[in-house]
Amino acid sequence: METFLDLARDRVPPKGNYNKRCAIIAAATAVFVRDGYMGASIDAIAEEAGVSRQTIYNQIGDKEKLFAEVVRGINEQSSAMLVETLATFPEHCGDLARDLVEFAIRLTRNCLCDANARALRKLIENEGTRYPELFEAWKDYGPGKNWPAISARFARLARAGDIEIDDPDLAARQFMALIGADLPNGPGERASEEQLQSAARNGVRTFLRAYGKRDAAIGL
Amino acid sequence: METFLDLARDRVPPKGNYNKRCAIIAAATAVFVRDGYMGASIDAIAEEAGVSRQTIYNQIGDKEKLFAEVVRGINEQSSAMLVETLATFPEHCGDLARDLVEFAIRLTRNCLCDANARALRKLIENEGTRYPELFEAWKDYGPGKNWPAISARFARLARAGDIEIDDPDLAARQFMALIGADLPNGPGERASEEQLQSAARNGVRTFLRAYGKRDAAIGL
DNA sequence: GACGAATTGGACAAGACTGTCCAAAAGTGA
DNA sequence: TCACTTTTGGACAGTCTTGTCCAATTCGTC
Repeated sequence: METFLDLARDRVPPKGNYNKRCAIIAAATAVFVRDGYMGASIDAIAEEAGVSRQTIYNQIGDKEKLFAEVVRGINEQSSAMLVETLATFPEHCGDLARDLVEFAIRLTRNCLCDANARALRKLIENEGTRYPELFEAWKDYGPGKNWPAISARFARLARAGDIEIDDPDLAARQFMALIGADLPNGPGERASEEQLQSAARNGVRTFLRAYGKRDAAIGL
Repeated sequence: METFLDLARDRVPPKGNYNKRCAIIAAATAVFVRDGYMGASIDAIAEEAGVSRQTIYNQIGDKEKLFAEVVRGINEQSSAMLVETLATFPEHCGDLARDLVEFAIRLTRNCLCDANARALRKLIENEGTRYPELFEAWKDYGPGKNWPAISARFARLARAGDIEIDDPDLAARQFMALIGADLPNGPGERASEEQLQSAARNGVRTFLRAYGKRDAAIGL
């Protein structure tokens, strides 16, 4: 049996109309996210894309290939966004608290609260038990690949003497948990800009109370 | 249209064989959790329960009623477990750090890592957009009802002078986030006892570094 | 305009699912 | 034993799904 990995790997250059192919994948993303793998019907995707059902079969193939393509698309996009955001991690500087809050806001807005990224997590979580290789691929390719980068940033900050950290990996996990603790996580809810700022401030304040230098005042 | 709330509210005393009714609901729980609402078929549930399909229609009714019954069951069970665990929140005592870690272990093991509770969250998250009243009912009846109780515990601890907290509600959310930050959250993964202890220790240590009294040594 | 490729709409078979109906069988209690 | 309730298995109609096939039409390009 061909696995999702295989299906996602052999990408031939698109044969037909490229715009239609993109429309199909975009529509499939929306419908898969909305209805789940089981609930999504090819007809609904075709209608959403403004395309005949047959075109979907011509361009992509069956439902599994379409799903793999959708997962790969969101994965690439949200992974790129993560590394891009990660590049703005504050260096040794004047006001660490302020910079960390700014970074936390970018991180939550661009990655944690991104509709597609959340949808991908949900899809993986749902179909992960049925298609284990899908979950494995996501774990390796998605956030799993970027966790070391995050903790390396914190380690560098610790070496520079801005914070006191024993285990940078643990600190990174707790940082992520803290800045996400105050975010609304309901199914349809989306955080407002004020909520984003407040959550980032609250999370960073507690993080710096725990890991900041004892003599440093946290001006938040 | 009858809502899920209505469906779940009017519980008539069971008409037929009570054991079979329980077997049906248990099997339905397993299959709904495994396959989701769309993927679960009545035939699969009947087979899992060792019962004829017709019996399900006799005892409970259609698929929506069955799903509502399953959700209500897990909800009651996990909510009871939560209040039971919450009752063991440490009072003013000698070794706060140790007691908080013990409490965190109980909380993660009994509530956060409980298979049924996690499955309920997943089900709600999936079908929540399709049946909003289902999500609202869960939010009010489930953890939402018990959040104030948690923060009240932290507020009492703060009044007793054991910790320094401005916003008990925020502290409670961050406590939960911290003790859950170090737990494996993959689809099929279940945390070992060692992981539970380690995660609780790490979370409580950071929590107390941020909120504990400045002069207190944290012996973890 | 003309040619080849892509797209479209519809028809189609095969299968799965829900929910109903019913007669036969099994269980239950007096 | 007898009457009553419940369960069972199967049949059934109706709907929805996927994936294929095909003729007609449109599109892109020369």
